[in-house]
Amino acid sequence: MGTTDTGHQPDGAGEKQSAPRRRADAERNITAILDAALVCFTEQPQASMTAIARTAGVGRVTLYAHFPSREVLLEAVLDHTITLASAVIDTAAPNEGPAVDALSRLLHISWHVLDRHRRLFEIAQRELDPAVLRQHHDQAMSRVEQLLIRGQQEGAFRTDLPLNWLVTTVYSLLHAAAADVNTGHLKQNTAADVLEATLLPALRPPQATVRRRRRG
Amino acid sequence: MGTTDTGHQPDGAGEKQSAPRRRADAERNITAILDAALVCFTEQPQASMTAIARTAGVGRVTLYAHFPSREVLLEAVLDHTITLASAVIDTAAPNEGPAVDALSRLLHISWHVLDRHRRLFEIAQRELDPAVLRQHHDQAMSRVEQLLIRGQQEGAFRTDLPLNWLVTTVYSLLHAAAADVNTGHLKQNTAADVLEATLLPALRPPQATVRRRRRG
DNA sequence: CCTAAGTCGAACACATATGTTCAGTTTAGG
DNA sequence: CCTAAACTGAACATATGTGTTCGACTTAGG
Repeated sequence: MGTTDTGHQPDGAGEKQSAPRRRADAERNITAILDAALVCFTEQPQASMTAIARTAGVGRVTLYAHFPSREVLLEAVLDHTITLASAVIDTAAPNEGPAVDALSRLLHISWHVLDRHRRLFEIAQRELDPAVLRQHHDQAMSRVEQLLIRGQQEGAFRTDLPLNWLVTTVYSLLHAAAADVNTGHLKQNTAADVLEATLLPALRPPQATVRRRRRG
Repeated sequence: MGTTDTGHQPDGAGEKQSAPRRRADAERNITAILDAALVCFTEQPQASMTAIARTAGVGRVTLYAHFPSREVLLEAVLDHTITLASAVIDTAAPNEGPAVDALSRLLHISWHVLDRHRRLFEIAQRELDPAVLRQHHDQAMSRVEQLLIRGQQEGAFRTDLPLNWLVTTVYSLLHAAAADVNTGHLKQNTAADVLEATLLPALRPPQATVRRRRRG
């Protein structure tokens, strides 16, 4: 029979090699598709399957052989990216040392990765099933969220605003910086510093600013 | 002759009543379409012409009679919204009093309007001609930009980061707050306060925070 | 080297969106 | 009240996207 359709388990979460041992070129094409889809989706959300196949350098039929629908592909890309991003984020050792320093490391190392993830998530948000999104969302946000909680406990980050809002603030400015780099308004190498200079004052407890010697 | 096609000048910028005096119902439908398009576009960027016509309560043909293409409609909506938004923004008297207070007024009065405008602009950004966008963009951003410049001159806002970035920061957090209100994470009435509490520290000159008595 | 796994382009069915045309109906407004 | 302006649904042409099927070709890998 012509096409493949071997059940397609493109290294989902825990790379369980259950049944269908794939051939080497199939494996190679899958990763090529995943990479191409990542690029295409982040560049423009409405990227067609045709465009993705072309970018990956494979036929459209091959694409459908591995990912039977756009929805499946998008979810696979999301999953794949989260896995890669997590590894990069962990490089910054977000759980060690003062929270402020950890945040600084996180920003410098992975602002680019985090933004890519954010953009992907935005697409998924309006194309994927909300139920499926929830778990992806939680897994994605948790890294930054935990860091912020730790900072609050240390007294380094403010507690007068909802935690959720602080997370949103971080991601929002992260995205803004990435977008400005894209349009050329901001330089690659200064982005992290600008981001840090903007975020830290916004996250600091408001008392830290007001605490001025109450003299005449 | 069936359809209308009277050259369609739906109150563009300076409402010049050049030649084609429109009938009352035509005028009424045009504003209905403009309103409907605004709602549809901001709710979901890919809204179809059919959906917009249905929302406006007019036939699809009527829509095309006034706005010969999706592109024209989008541009008209953008133009219309900017005009309306400008009026609301001016209510906050952004050029009077201390810049910090003016920003606070601006946020409380018009964060919602500004966000609506931002969303529209995002859509236009990927559907309209870049050249056309430029002027719209400048006209939109200028209000906030001028306020920030004034604040810098007063010494109330930081000058260690690019002005462009400060504008981006304001709009970015504005949008984030609006999105959080939409998802229910933030309450309508607290949004402006949260926004202000986050933005002011981020915009303040960094010296104000660091200025601490250098004691042992 | 030989077979099954994989790939390929072409073509199909289907759905949806954009504009257009037409013929019939409503309505504003003098 | 009467006419021209405006609205209407139905149907058309066109384009693009999705997902499938088919037959032929290539290649991995025992």
